Amino acid sequence: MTATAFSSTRPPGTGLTPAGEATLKRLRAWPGEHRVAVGLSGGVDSSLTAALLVEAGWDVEGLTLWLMSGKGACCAEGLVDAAGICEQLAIRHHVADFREHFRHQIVDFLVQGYSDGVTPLPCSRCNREVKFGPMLRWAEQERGIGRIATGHYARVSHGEQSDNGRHQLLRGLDRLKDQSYFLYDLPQEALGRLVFPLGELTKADTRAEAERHGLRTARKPESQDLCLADHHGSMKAFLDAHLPPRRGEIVLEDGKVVGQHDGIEHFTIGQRKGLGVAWQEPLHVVRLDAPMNRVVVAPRRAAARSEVLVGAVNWVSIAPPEAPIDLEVQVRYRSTPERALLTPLPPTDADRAADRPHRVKLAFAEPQFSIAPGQAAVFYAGDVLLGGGLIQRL
RNA sequence: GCCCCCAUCGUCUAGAGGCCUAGGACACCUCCCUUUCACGGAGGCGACAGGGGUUCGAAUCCCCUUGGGGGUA
Repeated sequence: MTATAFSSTRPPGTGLTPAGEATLKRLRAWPGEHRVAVGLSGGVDSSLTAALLVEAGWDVEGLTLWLMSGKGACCAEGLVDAAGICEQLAIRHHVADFREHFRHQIVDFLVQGYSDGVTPLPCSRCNREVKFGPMLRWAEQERGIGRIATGHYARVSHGEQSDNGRHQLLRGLDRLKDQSYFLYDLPQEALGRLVFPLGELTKADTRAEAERHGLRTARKPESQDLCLADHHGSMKAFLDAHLPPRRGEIVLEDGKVVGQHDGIEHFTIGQRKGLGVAWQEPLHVVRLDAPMNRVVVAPRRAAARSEVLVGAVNWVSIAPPEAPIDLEVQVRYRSTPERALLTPLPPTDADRAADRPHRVKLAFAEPQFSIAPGQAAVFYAGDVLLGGGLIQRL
């Protein structure tokens, strides 16, 4: 149920926040054209993004992607709120039907990946292949707008401001909300056209600013789960709708059968819940054996890995390195950054053919738990997102 | 079909008369966290096989029934 928060009674303390003021100042001083399409999902973050841009005097149009049939956060409900926000802000609102594109790029990708026993990361792919690819082109071709703003908690340091001429991607100032992890795969061309007004706000700032603007989405709950809303946001329900159940064995590393599962697609490396195996100590998934349709489990300490191969690497804030470099790596969204030595590897023929020629090896200072093929390994130096890629099969 | 052993939460078990309104681990459920999947955090559900005794008092002792393991006519 959507919390329709028309604030008839303004709560106290809803004046301009310092962070909001700084953001407005930054937006007003933005170099170049102040014309932008705002990607509106129907949540608070994108709503406020549009509101701040309007307040800063930009020429703003709202753009909502129609991704899935059905109702839910990314579908009907989102469209209604997005339209409502545009009406409130007195800006044009467009809805682009991307359902088929989304199905090819994300739905099929997810189903295939899970079926193969990897743990695909839909969000970074969606950002590259849907939101900041085709959406950007749509805005340009249909509306003649060359810039996109979204409600991501991340910062871009554009080429003219950065120290190496590249568009650099920085973590959101609110480390707890930072979403840069999902943006690691954006090409320079896209980064150059992005505006992230919320990059210097905390979530609390956003809520307060949304209240100040009286946005109908100000108190809307955080969007939850996956954008596959017609399956109640549940990945399990989504996969069950796309893959037949395939019962198989849950085994220890020595092959001893300790349980049954109903499809390896319901598991990822490091997972503990849902195994249904009672053991002396908690068991975690350490490997998914797709050919044998088996889930291999072991005690937590046995799940650690020190090295990992990463493919399809996208270098963002620095040029592709030619020598090993020391950096921090996040192996999952919201996992803590860990020190690692990155060594560039020569590309395979497949890498070259796919036009993703950067491949690296990571050696962690401390062995890492739950490294899952398909997830992104994202490289950082402090707040600067250096690059990232996809964890390869072990 | 004569004799012996065993029988506690879903699972593995603690328990050897009052500290047990039965403890733990794992599993499971809920909530929190979260634009993936997970991890993690906080709660919660949940058992003395059944029936008789003995004791002031029994999960703990005795007997029978039932249900599982062993030696031998």
